[in-house]
Amino acid sequence: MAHYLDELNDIQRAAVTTTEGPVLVIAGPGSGKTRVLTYRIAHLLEKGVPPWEILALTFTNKAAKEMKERIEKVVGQRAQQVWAGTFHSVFARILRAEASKIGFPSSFSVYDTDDTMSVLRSIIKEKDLDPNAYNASVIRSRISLAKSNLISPLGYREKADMMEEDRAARRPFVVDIYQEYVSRLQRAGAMDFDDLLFQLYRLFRENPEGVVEKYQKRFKYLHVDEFQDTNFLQYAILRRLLKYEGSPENVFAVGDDAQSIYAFRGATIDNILDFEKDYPALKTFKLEQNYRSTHHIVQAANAVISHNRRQLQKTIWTDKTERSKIKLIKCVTDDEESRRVADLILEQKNRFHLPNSEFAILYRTNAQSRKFEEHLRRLNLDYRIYGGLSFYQRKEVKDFIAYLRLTVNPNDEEALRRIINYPTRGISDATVEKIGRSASANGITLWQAINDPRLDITERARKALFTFKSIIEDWQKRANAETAAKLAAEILRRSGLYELLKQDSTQEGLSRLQNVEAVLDAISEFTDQGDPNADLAPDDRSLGAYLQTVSLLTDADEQKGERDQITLMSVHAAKGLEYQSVFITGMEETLFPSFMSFEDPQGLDEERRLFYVAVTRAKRFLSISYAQNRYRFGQIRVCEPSRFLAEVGEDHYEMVGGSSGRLQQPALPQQPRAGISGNFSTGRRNPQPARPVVSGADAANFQAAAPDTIKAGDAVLHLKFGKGKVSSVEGPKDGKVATIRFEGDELPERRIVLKFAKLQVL
DNA sequence: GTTTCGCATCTTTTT
DNA sequence: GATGCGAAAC
Repeated sequence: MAHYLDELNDIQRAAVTTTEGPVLVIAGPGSGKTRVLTYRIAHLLEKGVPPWEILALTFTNKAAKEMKERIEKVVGQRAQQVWAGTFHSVFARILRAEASKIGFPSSFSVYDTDDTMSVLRSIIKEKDLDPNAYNASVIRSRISLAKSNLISPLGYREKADMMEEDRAARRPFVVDIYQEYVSRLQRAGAMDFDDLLFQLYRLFRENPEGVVEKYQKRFKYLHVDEFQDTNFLQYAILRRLLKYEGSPENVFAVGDDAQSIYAFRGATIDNILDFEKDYPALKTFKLEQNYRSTHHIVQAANAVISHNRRQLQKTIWTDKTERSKIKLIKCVTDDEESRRVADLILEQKNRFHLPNSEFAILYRTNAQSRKFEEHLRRLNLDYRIYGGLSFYQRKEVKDFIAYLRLTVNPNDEEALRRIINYPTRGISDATVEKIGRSASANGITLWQAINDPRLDITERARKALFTFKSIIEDWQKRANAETAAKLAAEILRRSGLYELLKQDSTQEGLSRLQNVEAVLDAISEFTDQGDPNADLAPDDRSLGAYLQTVSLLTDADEQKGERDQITLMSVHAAKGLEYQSVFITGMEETLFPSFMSFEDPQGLDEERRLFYVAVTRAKRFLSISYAQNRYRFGQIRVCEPSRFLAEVGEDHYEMVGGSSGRLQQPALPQQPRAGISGNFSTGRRNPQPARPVVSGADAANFQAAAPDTIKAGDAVLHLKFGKGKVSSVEGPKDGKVATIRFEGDELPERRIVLKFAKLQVL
């Protein structure tokens, strides 16, 4: 049985067999990261460690599942008892078991992003705040940022920098929204994604009934996959589990700083850097040999990533001898791009006898998938799209799930609001509004307020509410007696949802009906087998358990199916995957890198890491394409090639085609670093002044003005460019561009998009 | 009370 | 191009 160790190289083996104490494995792309992680767990099991003492945390359900399967191949059945799951799902399970200790029902609801947004919108409306200044998605990310850094509403108030940022952005009441948001979720017995971490941390910190010791003792061996993508809060929880008197500190973290692509949601490389400080006994292993990709792909990846400043030193190498170059495809339009990608796939399929499943088309934004679909269909190539709207985010599915949620947890406000009058049953918005006001006035939940005799509503509405409440109550009573599957089927019919969906006989209507029925099937499957990943409470097959599992599933977790399909997905979704032939598309300034990342150099570095991830997905063939014109935001826009293309290095690619089909002179000068200017600059992109002009008191007092208040003739202050005078403002309402002359600037004038710029009127 | 239509708005990545 | 919102029609 020990022969599995022979499948490892020296460094891998050393890492795997270091079973005691803290271990960090820095693993370059294709260096056998998953293999090391799984073999290490297999090795523990072989040494006689009981499976339930082993915890492995990943970021996707898919990764967890794959890990278990691979462990099982080495050690057999026992693998199923290892705790392997995503941070969110493992923590949700612990919380389900311990919720009552921190004032939540064990069948708490999990609010997804949509639910969160809707709560925020209603708070903003109630507080009568300007919805332009208080954009729900901005507020959401502020709150998420706070939670990920363990900042409660009270803590937020004391955080001078965050409060200052809010003030500068003219939304000083964010903290009040945050506070109200937290209390509403508490009242509804609901947690959002961040709460699954935040509340678990709280549970461990407050430690009622010594709950933390229970888990510290239980998890003797901790494993973390994709360590570079953990945030402060996740690391804090890990530390809680590891730090106690006499702890062996058995933790095995695997990651690659160069593949950190989730900084935007709070992930920080600091965790890797702090790891050494927090655990002085740490042993570090570096896996640098790439077993995945051919020469030019590996070298191109190295060349690209060398443009990033902050990174751990390592050089990835391969001994693969095949030397086909990267294809660079220049296209006139986005339509041509997708056509040629589809054509090239067909050509490669025939020439190299590759199945569809060995092809992936990657893009920066999900919206880009549409064009590729068109052309793949034209060539009869079967494909599947990952990401975008997941199955569980579809309206009809969410509606159905909302009924189930309300049955399990009647205080779930979002579920209630969603379906109280859907299908319509004579309860108007005005009535719901009144219930809401009465609820907050009396400090009770919506559910409790529904049949409050004090409500000032018509007799008809009162009756409708009564009927509604009775139905739900009836289901609640039966929730314990009947199987989840049977109850769900009953709910689907009696709610009127089924009837409503059936009336629509269009193609889409039919598929909606099928989707809802698919949920029923999934519930049956769950009741029959339990959650395949269930590790804490494998016997919990209730509707509540199902709902908590389901809310954490994403599109990528769906079964791959039997069909041989080409994969279309965002670069983010491609992390951890590999294909014989990969197409990276839409390599244009403002798209990849995204214009959203332009504000600070860290954003650009993250985009570059993202590109690095994309490049290293390819085993044999890599093709990169860009278009000179692209349909975006409802109109055709002229695009410049991405700056990252110049960083690939001439030696590693060849141009293919041009619209004329003949080989063209590469229009890509090699320009490391400075490459931001030169041919690769967008016409609108301007060189930055050497030093920040604004500092000290000016910066401290800086207050950004609202975009629409700036007009020609204004004297303004910009944080980077200093003082200037606005000579003109033009463009549509939403995309106003100001031409400004800055004092002592190297350029005569700059054109600045007001929406993104931070300008103070002087 | 309910449905439908036109208008405006906002478009990065995700557990 | 999709979604939310308000007004008007049913």
